Amino acid sequence: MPKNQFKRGELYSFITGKASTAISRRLQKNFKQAGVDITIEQWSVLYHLWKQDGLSQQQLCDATFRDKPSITRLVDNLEKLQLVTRVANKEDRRINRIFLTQQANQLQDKAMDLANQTLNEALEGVTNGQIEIAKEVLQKVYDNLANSGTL
Amino acid sequence: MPKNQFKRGELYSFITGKASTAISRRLQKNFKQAGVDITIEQWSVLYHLWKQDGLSQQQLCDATFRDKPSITRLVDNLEKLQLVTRVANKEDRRINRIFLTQQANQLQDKAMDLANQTLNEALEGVTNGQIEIAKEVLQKVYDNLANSGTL
DNA sequence: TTTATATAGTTGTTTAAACAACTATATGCC
DNA sequence: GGCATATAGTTGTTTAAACAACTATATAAA
Repeated sequence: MPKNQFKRGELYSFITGKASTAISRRLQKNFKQAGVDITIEQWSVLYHLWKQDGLSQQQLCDATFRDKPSITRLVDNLEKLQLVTRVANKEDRRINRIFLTQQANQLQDKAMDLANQTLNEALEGVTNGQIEIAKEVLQKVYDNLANSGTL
Repeated sequence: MPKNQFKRGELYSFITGKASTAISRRLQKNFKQAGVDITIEQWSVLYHLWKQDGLSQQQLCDATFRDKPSITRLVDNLEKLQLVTRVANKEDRRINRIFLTQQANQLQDKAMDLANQTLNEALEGVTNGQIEIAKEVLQKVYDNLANSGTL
């Protein structure tokens, strides 16, 4: 059976992720319009802290699929915005735990609503069945690449 | 009928494009291993010039889904690498046409093979039918967001 | 105990994205 | 011709990604 040989035009979109780029830009735009002054990358960190506060930077790396320097700087900027605070861990002094501030908690509902709204805009006219399959494919792609060698 | 309400865990991957990020990283890694010393973003510009040489910067903006400053700087860097040259258009002096150098042309087969190989790694175990549907969904998402308001 | 190794996080550097502000050229209208 | 407007491209600034090199702490082995 022939490999999944892509025709040229198809190859490009798949590699460059035009769809997810479009979603990110739209979410950023929706944040801006609603007066939510954070970047998508900052949102992605807050998102996981809203699910579970007090994660370590390493846990944020794993959750957000970013490397350690990226998280160091995102946390730097979130601290400057007074949305999180670093708290040194007493048991293991290598670890910083990151905690949300009151301001960040006040942002949660609005930001999550905007994210859901953005996805609804993105997925208008797409059936649940199609979404299920697309999710499976994207998950499989991720697993294929994450499990052999470093990403 | 209820909207496509996402469960929390699902929302995140869709917005952040983990799959396409993984593909980009793998392609970058494959380039590096093969001694192809360009970034994925540079590849994305070369990709369109290999299809049609002499595109203007604006045409590259449309093709690569980037804004004008991004293309200005990508072309700057590709010029430094001696992979492309800017040629001022005589009919319309606002326009730069971008042409591949000999070096860039020599890169084409290798880079395209690596891109196809990377996609095969990514899509291993995914059926052609699933890929078709995933492509449709991603295209629909793109159209939904591109056609109303600025991206 | 000291030495090696692993883990958590930081810093420096290059490349790129996003956005606003800008210059230069072209086009259409009076 | 002269003026408004649109288009093509550049520059400045902030934020982030990728990668290497680094510090500090913890753990395991000798």
